[in-house]
Amino acid sequence: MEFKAVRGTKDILPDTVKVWQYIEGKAKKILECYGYQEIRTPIFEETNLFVRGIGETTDIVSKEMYTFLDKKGRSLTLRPEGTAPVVRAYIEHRLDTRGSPIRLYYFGPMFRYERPQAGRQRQFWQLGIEVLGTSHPSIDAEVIDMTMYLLQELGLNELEVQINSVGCGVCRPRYKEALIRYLSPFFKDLCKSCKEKLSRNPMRILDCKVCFDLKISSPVMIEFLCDRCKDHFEGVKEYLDMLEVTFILKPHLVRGLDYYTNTCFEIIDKNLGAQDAVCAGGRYDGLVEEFGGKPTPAFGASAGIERIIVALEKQGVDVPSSTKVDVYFATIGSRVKKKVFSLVKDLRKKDISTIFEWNDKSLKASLREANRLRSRFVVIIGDTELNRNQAILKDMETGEQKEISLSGLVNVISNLLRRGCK
RNA sequence: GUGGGCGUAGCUCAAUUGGUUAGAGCGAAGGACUGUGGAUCCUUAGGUUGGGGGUUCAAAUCCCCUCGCUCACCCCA
Repeated sequence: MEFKAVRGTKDILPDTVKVWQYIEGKAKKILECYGYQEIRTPIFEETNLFVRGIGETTDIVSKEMYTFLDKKGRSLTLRPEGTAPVVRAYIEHRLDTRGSPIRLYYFGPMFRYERPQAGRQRQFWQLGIEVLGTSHPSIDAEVIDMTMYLLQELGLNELEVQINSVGCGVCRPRYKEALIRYLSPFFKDLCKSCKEKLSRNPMRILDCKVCFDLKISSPVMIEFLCDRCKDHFEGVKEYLDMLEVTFILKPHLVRGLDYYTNTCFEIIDKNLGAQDAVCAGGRYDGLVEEFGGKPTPAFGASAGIERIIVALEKQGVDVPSSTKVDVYFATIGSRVKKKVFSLVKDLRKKDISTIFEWNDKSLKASLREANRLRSRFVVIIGDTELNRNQAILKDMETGEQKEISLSGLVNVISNLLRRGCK
């Protein structure tokens, strides 16, 4: 085989597309029900947007971006995440002037150059949610509740919400100091990469599975929160309780993107492997300002569609069946085909999905094909029927068939379908 | 980027452990039924055994390289 989908990418074939449509459909319905509006941003951006937004030392920026120069020599990057572009658009189009807060969502592919694994691809789709313009803790709870609700509605029920606070510019530095003070005596016990992290970004050590033992008794961020962060975090927990969202406090939970402040959360699915987060996010109160906008608090979340699909499969969730054909034309001979071809459009104009094949198949083959396509009706026309301006209408569920006049065909079929034969 | 496992028809898997012509089920096409689907039976098509090199009288099988898939680390959705 000469060409293949490139490493880390996948074709979504018709059988699977129905799952995607199912997820998209439910997501759109639920998000709009919560008052969220869709936004679509370009798939690539200026490289610096991500470097500044996500953070230069993060893995995403330092080794996972698809960056290229265009013909004018501009450095562009295929978006590795959706928050930075949305924030850019928010500032660029002054979305703050349309009332506050603004509730947005998006759905689209992201790109990261990583080694593919269960639940991890190089092109993957995210459903993202961003609320800009409010620091109220109820928003944090609203988004977590909404994503939980969506995941549950899709059919997942082995979920767990984990939350933590990563503090702010005031309290985080104090915590980092304490963490470094605690870890330094154990320097020799840290794994290679954590040794480097200690001075650069000590909080990421908490994410390391190798150095797990050390962190068990390490100081935790929530004990160092400043009054504002503490109040906020207490508020989030209170609102989650009010919405009856059960959550687990994970004092070691941190995020891999630098823009997060205060609340952060993950929703994991217990049926998944190592990559078990189906949704994650948090507050990013400093990002709008970082990009040159007015100080604007914000909260966001994103869900990995492929992971949701894997989780749905593992749980054996039955996805509603895909589209189905209403009418299949089984015509015999080219004389008939020429005469009848235009009828097909009349049906389609009435919203009746119709298939007509020009190539000569045996009647048996045509019916087999109609059956495979799960067509509701088959219209059979040969010379005998055409000479009398008739057609045979076959009901594929009951197997019954009757003759009807060609001129009345469209109306008869459309009435039958309307009566619930669909 | 590192490590483990695995690459055989479209799909799921066989091939007596190195033995000559690589098989089966599902799927596809056709037929039994010359103008009637799904069930049954029959027939047919479909393979450079991922690719390249090597060892051997002989390689799907052993060795090396390479590509890919997969799982884990790392990281993250």
